[in-house]
Amino acid sequence: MSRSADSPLSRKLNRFIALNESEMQTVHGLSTRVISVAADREVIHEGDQPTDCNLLLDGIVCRFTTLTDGRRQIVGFNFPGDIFDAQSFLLNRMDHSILALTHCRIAAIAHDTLRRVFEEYPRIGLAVWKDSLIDAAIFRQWVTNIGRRDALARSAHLLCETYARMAAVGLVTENSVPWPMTQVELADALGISAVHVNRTLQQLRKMGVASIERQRLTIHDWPRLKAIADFDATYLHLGERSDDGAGAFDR
Amino acid sequence: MSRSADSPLSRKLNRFIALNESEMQTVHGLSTRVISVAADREVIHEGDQPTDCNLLLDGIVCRFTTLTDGRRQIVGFNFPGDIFDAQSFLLNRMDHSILALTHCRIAAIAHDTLRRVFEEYPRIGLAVWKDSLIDAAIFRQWVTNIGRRDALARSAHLLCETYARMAAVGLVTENSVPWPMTQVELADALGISAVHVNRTLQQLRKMGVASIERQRLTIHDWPRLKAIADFDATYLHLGERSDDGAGAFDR
DNA sequence: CGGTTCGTTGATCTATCTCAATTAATGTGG
DNA sequence: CCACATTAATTGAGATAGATCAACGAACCG
Repeated sequence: MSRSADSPLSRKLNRFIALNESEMQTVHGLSTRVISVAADREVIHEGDQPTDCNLLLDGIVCRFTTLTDGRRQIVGFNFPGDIFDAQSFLLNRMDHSILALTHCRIAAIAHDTLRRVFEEYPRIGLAVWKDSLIDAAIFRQWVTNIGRRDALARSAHLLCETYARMAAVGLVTENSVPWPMTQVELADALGISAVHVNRTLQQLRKMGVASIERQRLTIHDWPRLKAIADFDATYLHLGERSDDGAGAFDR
Repeated sequence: MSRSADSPLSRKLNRFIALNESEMQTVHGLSTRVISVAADREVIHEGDQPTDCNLLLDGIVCRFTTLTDGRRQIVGFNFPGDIFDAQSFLLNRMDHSILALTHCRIAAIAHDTLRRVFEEYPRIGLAVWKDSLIDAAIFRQWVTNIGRRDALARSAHLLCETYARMAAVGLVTENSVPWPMTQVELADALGISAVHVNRTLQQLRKMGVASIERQRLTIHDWPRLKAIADFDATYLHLGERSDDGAGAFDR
């Protein structure tokens, strides 16, 4: 049970609710069928009708849609502890694809299993629901970011968000985090061209704010980066337990 | 009980699962505390910590965030039957605001009430969860729309989506739907300037595809509009019942 | 160590923005 | 129900952030 406390999912759900012993065991038991996926492989393709949800144990994936003319928009990144296709539990058909950006370890959890677990442990169901609501909050921020910020602020905002989310799952080492995304991928995530991503990142580097090298993002001046990005982490809903007050998890 | 089948929420949930008699009654019972909100009034403000969820019975609202420099991004529109702040059930603090675009009738449902209902009728909980997942799917499309489409396609896409969603709740009359949004609001939703919205709408009008007048949007050539927008309604997950097969609602 | 992918640079082009003014529509008090 | 006030839509002209194209250098990979 000391192990179960350390699984990526239980650590995250523990941020939402204080899991008791048997809930902890149950959550840990979800990571049984583990598969390994190579970098640059598509895990799920738009149109698929999955019978499992996928919990990312290790690695980084991105979610994207492809337009009919072949252009691509990345709509989000996911990190260890994320059930990156939780939606497939209730929505029949995938409306976007999922790509592994690094080598990934993924736990496949059958919808049937989830259903049984949620029935027996409703608080786990609520915690996963809560996670999917945070997912949605992040999409909203992306809309704002892409719709209203110029290239510099927009890029800075993505760096902030990614850094904050990675920090929450313990991926920070001395102000730096893994950064497997290429500039083309950043372009597809930010809605700008790859050339302009390059120039924008150079600008951030020259300003001494943040830099990307050898697959790592290093933050040199967090307050300044936040200011450029107009970043406010509230929407990530990190560290707010719903059972601190009269939350929905109380019975 | 013939009345309950006609409430905006039960009609929507019925699209997801076949509600039985007692579920129908329960859902209908949620619309007890009805409040009336004038057009242009803020229903919820960013930072609020609501104790209720709000079900839109009648009217149209938009959800938006405000940047520190005062600019605004509208992240979504909501129509009758939508619980436009379902997230507040599990997330403590609102990360965006809600504005009534027309006069609205809204049912306030206490989180406590929802919790009890979901406990007693888990299928209702799953149906509401499913609705919030569709919400998220719509946000993802907005990211793609704003990130990768030019002003014409982007505007066309918003018209398509809005028309399709309004159609699903019975707001269509002879190829036209209510359209309370001003061009400034469209600009804030699309991430372009109001002047350019104007020119883009004129273009769609001159092409004989769609036009907006006297607070109504009329579609003149749906196939063409869809083609311009590259619109595919899959992501709206309209009319896919989860209990048609071995879905999550079966016990 | 050669090939492929990724990052970088410069030059040109364009979709969209901004500013500023005008007209049309809508709402309101008398 | 009209006159005025306010808000929304429209138009034109000039400015610009970012796109596109094309080439080159650097890094990584088998």
